[in-house]
Amino acid sequence: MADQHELREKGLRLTPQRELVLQAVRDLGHATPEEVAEKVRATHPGINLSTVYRNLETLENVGLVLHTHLGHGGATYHAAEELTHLHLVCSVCGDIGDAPIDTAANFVNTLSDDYGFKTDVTHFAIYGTCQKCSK
Amino acid sequence: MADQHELREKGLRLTPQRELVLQAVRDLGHATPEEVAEKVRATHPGINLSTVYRNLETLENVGLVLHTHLGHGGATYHAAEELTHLHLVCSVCGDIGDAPIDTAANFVNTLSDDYGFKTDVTHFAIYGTCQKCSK
DNA sequence: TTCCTTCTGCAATCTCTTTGCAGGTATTAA
DNA sequence: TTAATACCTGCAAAGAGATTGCAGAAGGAA
Repeated sequence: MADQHELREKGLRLTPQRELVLQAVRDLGHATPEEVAEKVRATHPGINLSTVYRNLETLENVGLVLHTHLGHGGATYHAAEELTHLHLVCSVCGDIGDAPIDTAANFVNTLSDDYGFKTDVTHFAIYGTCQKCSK
Repeated sequence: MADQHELREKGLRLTPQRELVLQAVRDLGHATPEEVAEKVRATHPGINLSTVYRNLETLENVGLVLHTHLGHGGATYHAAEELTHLHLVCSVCGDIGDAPIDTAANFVNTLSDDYGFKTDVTHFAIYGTCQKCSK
């Protein structure tokens, strides 16, 4: 199984909980720890929320998942390989839209050239009002 | 006093606590509720943290202050008239740098033209690595 | 199989923020 | 100036989200 390789290669033990957490993050796209726990519990009811938190942290340490701050306080987790978009968070309806990273390319370059600031474009959320709510 | 006008014009009562909170936000530039409370307590030790929270919310409702999410979870407050810059948050040292809003003008226009998304450029933090920490 | 290290579940704890309540105060009207 | 009232404040408790300590369980190397 590909997952086994992935986790073991990183020096992690292969536990059902850990696989389930990683799979849940991949399936959900964007997910809070609570949402991951809920997803995992659908097939494995006994899993503890603290196990989810610890595994998200562990998986992030080895680079398999990443988190983004969408503003309402909690972190949102993504599979590392899926973080290829910006997050457009609507302040009205709360909807989270996507836009390609390239959209920000010039902006990122400007920050780098003018301020020496290397932007991690996958880590920040962009606030505003979505098309629907602008009408 | 100009402050009295400001607050009363918005339909708010003019209390010492409220004036102090607004003044603290203006003096501090960026500040968490905790930092505002600390600042206010320098001259008015009895003020309660919940009063600070409530006044920040009230002042935000009438448009005198705004908050930004800088990622670590807590909101950071600004005087509304001072929110004329982007926040460049360094993931290494935690430093918060500034850049003019114009830096993002093209980016904002692109999001508007291509996605109909109206970006509130003062409300989002930009993560990355500052010049110092890049070396 | 055996042993050691890592991981999990549980419960307690911590931080940050919000809320209910009773008393106090700014403001309006008389 | 005084009285009435709606709004504010302080205090304490409660909520939400996240973290930690510990004992037992389980993965994995030999």
